[in-house]
Amino acid sequence: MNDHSARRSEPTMREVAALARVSTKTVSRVINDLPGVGEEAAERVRAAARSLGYRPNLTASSLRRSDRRSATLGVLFEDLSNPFDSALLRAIEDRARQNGVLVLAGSDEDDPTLQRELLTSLAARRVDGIVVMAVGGHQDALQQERERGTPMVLVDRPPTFGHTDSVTTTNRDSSREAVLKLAGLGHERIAFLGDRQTLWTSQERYTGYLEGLAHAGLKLHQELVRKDLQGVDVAEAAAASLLDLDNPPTALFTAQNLVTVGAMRVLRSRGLHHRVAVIGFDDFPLADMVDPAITVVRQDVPKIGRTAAELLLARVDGDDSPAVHKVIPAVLVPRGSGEIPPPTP
Amino acid sequence: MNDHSARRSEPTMREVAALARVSTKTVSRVINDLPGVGEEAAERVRAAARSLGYRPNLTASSLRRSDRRSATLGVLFEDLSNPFDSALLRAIEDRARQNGVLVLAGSDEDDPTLQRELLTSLAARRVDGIVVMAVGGHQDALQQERERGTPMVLVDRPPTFGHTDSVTTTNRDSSREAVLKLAGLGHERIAFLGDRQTLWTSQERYTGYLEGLAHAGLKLHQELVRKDLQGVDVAEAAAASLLDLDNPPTALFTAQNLVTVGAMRVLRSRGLHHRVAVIGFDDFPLADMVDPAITVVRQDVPKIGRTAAELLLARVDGDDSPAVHKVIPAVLVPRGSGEIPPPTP
DNA sequence: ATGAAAGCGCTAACAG
DNA sequence: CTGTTAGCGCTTTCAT
Repeated sequence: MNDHSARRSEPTMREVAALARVSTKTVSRVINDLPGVGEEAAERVRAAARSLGYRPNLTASSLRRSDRRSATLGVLFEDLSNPFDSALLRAIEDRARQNGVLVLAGSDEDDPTLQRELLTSLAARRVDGIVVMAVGGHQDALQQERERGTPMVLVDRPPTFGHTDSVTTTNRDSSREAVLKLAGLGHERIAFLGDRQTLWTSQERYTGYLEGLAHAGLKLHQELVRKDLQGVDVAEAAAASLLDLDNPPTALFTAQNLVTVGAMRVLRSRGLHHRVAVIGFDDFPLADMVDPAITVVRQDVPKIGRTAAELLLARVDGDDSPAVHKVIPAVLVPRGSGEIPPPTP
Repeated sequence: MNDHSARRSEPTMREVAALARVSTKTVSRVINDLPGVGEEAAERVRAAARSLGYRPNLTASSLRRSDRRSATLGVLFEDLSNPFDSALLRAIEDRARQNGVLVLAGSDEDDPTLQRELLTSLAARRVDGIVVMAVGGHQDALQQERERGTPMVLVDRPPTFGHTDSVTTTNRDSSREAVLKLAGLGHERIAFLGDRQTLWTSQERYTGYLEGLAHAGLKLHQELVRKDLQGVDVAEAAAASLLDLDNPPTALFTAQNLVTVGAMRVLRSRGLHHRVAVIGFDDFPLADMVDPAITVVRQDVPKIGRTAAELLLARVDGDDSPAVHKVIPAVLVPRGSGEIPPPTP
């Protein structure tokens, strides 16, 4: 009664060929729209394929085919449920699909071991190339994979090894711009709250913060710097400790989206959300609906994804020009929280 | 100079076998941890594999292997960049990985044509099974795929055809609960704002709304019902038109996350966000940070994803017990917006 | 315009 | 314990 759920075996090219009374090669020609088949034969093949419900087996085809393509790209990100990562995945997927390419996706949690395992899994499936967000720290696994010849594009963070494309954003410049904006409003005590310092983006954003202070002629106050804030809760605690200082900051530069959320939470709970300025790096849904709406540095995620996919597809197609490192500009989006002036003494 | 970027061909089992002076079958045994290989030979094979950098080709192996498994699942959702979809993908991915299974993911935009195309693409790659969010309207393509024997689990929306598992949430019951809560506060004019009515979830949530009104002894006011709200902007316009009524609603039940965002936007812009109650279906990041924090019905997304993955993996493993339709409870999360009482006349 | 033979990398089914 | 043969479904190569 439940035959419905049994895995029926797919019809093969041979069966189609038999039904159409031609050779498998002729079927192959028809299926792949290759020339050299008479109209009558072609029609018989199409009819046979239709009646059997034949569907080509890309797996078998790619095994035999000379280019060995699987028409599949690997995507290896930190966390596919993070809005930044998922928006990026979507952009890559869309661009890849235009070329008939699908995406095999995985989350590595920024864990080198997991990243290595997933890399192996992708390689076992012979993906044509990989878009990857390198884990913080060493990139040995990626480099090894790359040296085997696997086409690879790094996103969000550049490679620490050679001959590999990357697509990143203006982390440093945009951070400097954010800090300069706060300084321009008169803020002199601007705190930095950043993610794990093993991440290149965090380092860049911190450097941008330092440059911003320097350009504004402001002194760096070490007690206003909090790094390695991983997750909302940790960020929250750090923000709280900053506000507890005898001479607390009047503005915060929060260098990652979860950090921004943590900081806003504390400000709200203390009723300071209209008194302390905040600019966050990375936009996120609803940032404009919070009270006050959050001023952020927004990356052009669709463009980053599209660019990465296009680069990779070109490499897969044999483009072996020197590696490029594309930088997609981010923009400062003023919404309110970043426009709060310092208190007048 | 740039040999680094050339696609080198992977070493094969044959090459390993030659180097280790054994047959390919022996290599196969070692690679797959099968018994029947002497320790000396096994060690020679391992050494040869290591020195050549051999990595098994799952594609070739699955072609020959009797179970035909690709150790890959297809995931076909509406939009992988939507927080609900991406959280679900992540949950499925995590569970699948425990079984060494990877995920081939695609977005179909709720478009039947795209869904059909992606289904074909997944089939061409011979995925072991598919987790899919059915498009609104007919499910012909899914049914056909299912009838070919492809293991399939529907998430978020149940199948309109037989012999197919699904995992959904308590759309109707939780909607009724939300409306009853608003009624319990004294609201009598409760509006419904819903997504496309072709979607099963929208219909269920609307039915729950009706049940809530009925149970509370409230009359249905057709002018307070707005359906087919697709996207934030459309929802915003609908909410505005509701507030423009001579006798506007005092509470809103927004039946989808983007609709909730649109409604909140309008309320804020009119300064009514502390005067009109709102309960939304579907939680989203920062819903607790908005002013007022938004009361929502929250689905247990990780559990939905895990359940779907486990069901599918079991089916792939040959479980052919009758189809099940799991319903994962959602909970009402009170945060403020849903606790606003009606104005006292 | 068509097909036969060989073989992609691997494993099933047998021998030894 | 180990190897040989065949063949998964398809495309290549080279005939005809």
